[in-house]
Amino acid sequence: MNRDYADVSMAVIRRLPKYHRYLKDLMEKEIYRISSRELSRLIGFTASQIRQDLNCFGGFGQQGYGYNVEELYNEIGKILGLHKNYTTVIIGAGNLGQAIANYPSFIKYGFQLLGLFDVNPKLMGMKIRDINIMDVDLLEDFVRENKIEIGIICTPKEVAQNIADKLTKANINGIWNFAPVDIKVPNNVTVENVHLSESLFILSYLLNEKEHFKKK
Amino acid sequence: MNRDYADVSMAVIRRLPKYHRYLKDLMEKEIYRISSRELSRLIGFTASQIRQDLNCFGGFGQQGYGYNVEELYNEIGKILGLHKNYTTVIIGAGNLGQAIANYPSFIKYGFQLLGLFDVNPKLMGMKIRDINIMDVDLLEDFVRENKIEIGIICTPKEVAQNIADKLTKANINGIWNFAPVDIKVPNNVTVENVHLSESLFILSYLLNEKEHFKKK
DNA sequence: TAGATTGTTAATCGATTAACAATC
DNA sequence: TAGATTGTTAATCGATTAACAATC
Repeated sequence: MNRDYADVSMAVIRRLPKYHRYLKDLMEKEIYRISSRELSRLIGFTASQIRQDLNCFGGFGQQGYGYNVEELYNEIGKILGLHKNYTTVIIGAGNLGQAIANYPSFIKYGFQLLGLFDVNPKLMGMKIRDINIMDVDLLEDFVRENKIEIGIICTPKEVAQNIADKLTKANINGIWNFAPVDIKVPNNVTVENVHLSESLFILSYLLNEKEHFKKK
Repeated sequence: MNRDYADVSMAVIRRLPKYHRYLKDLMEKEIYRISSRELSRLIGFTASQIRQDLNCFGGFGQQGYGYNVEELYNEIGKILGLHKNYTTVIIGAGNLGQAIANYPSFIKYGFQLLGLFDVNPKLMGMKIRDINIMDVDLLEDFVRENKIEIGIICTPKEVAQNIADKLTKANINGIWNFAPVDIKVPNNVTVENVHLSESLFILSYLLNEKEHFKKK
């Protein structure tokens, strides 16, 4: 049993949300126990890897039985910090910002949206999910006063670093960044990037792979 | 020199879009040559890794000189297939679908949107970027008739597999999937997932990591 | 030519898989 | 008890880093 989560590699951690999702599905299907072998068949990881992964965080299984679905789901949820609530703001209230504001699992898992910010005067006063869109000049004070934990950057890439700096100054804990740049922040701020164009380019690569191969 | 791209590991391939992006930045700054050491400092990979990565696809550099920025940018663009155009449709014309439709790098790199589909009658006839929103019942015929290469799924998770099946039947090449499920398709269809909630959960994990550590 | 930097091989590191004793 | 399946160690595989000869 290993409770020093800092030892666990990012490779393992990035698989946790997928376990979480499949366990949720199993719960909805009223399946109460599952072996690493069955889970392997569903999820596509080897049974060995599943047992290794889960054991990084504790002995959740039982020999001869397998894993209790609900218990494992809850444990992984806790490891991911999904039992807590987080205060968030979105900067950039265009299509993407609005999409995030309305994203089901965002709402469902305790990510509480307290403010939306933009530079476009036309958007000021508009409401998304009962949240007023505010001028980005108010961002720093708002984040400080409301002790916002997570800032979500949905702006064009040109201003993303500037927004990140403001968030950092206002003592943000984490940034979820959708702008296609690598923003720089001090060590005490956590950044998670969603680089949509990188994903699209990989798709483009994969579509061409066979042709590259033929050329050989 | 290795031109059998099928040999190149996904780890390398997933780094290519980042090289591409940084080289673009360098071009805009009118920097014409760069060594692996300088690029390393910018991008955060080791110089050794950069040289290894690039050498999977050919000897783009020159001893004693480094890499020609523009040439390397163009070569990586070609490897990623960004010199081509792709025909696409978006299924699900909500916030996310609209955000993708208007996403700058989507438009910029030759991903041509030909159709938008939804089930919501209120959206029918609406236009996004001059594209009519159509009923999803028309999807299969439209994809077949217009030889659509890429289908972009921006629907709720419940219908994503059904949409993927329709796309597959209509001879789609690739699917860019934003629904939080792992869709199943035959081998000849390429799927690239963007699982937003997984990314959010990782951020949540990282925000809590220090606390886990303290408990030890 | 001398200096710089690549391309490439070899060494190291880390992650995945296999195997099996422990145990429910 | 017998069968099943975990937890965990050891073996394998793959990816990253280091080193340096080749060469511009």
